[in-house]
Amino acid sequence: MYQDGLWMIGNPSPSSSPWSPVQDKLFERALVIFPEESPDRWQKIADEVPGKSLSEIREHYEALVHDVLEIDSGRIELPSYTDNSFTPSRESESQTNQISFGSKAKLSETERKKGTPWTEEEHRLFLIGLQRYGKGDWRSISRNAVVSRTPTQVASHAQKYYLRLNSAKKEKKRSSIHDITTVENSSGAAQPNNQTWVAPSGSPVQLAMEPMGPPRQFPHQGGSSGYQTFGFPM
DNA sequence: AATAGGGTTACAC
DNA sequence: GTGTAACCCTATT
Repeated sequence: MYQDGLWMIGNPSPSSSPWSPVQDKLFERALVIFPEESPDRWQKIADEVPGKSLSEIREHYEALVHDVLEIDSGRIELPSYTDNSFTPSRESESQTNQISFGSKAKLSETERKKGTPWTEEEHRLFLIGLQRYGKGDWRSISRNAVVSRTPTQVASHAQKYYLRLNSAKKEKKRSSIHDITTVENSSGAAQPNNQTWVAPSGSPVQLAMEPMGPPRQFPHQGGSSGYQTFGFPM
């Protein structure tokens, strides 16, 4: 009865189109909303992402995990900071990415750091690390998943991320019935940063809400070896 | 020009 | 050491 087994091996992807940014976003959101506790986790996630089957979802997740594992193994170097997936309209090149190690960039004490925006790669890694280590263990996440970010940065990112999630959820839940009628997508301004995901007609899953609460905080890695060193010789 | 989004630093527990 | 709040900067409308 199990057809899975080689759905990703030898079968590149019959009807799998490249993941659109919107789909990826939905996938990530669903991933966070539905932790591993959910029995039909993948089913629900698949339901959240229209256009993708369960196999597609699993494949995507496998790929992500594989990527993270690769990075974790130290085989890959990471990132391609040129991952401007979307941002079609304007080419905001006003960003002066100063990610040049080696140069002793003196940061004045009264100088606030620039603020390197998180890339999609980092965000993906962050999400996976979140799923693997659980919320709160920014230390492990920073060390295993997002190596290019300090625990503080990870925590900050998490904070903003959850803030946004909560806001979105609240906003969605706020008007509930009255908001459901917001199926007007005639403007055509629905592309990249659209946070107006309209549920498909007849979507049974109205979100069970529940911010997943404290999912899983395995208190491991208690050895504070002081790996606060990120290898950034400034 | 105003507002929102995003990131870093500082403070408190 | 972790969580939260404030501050600041950048990008979008």
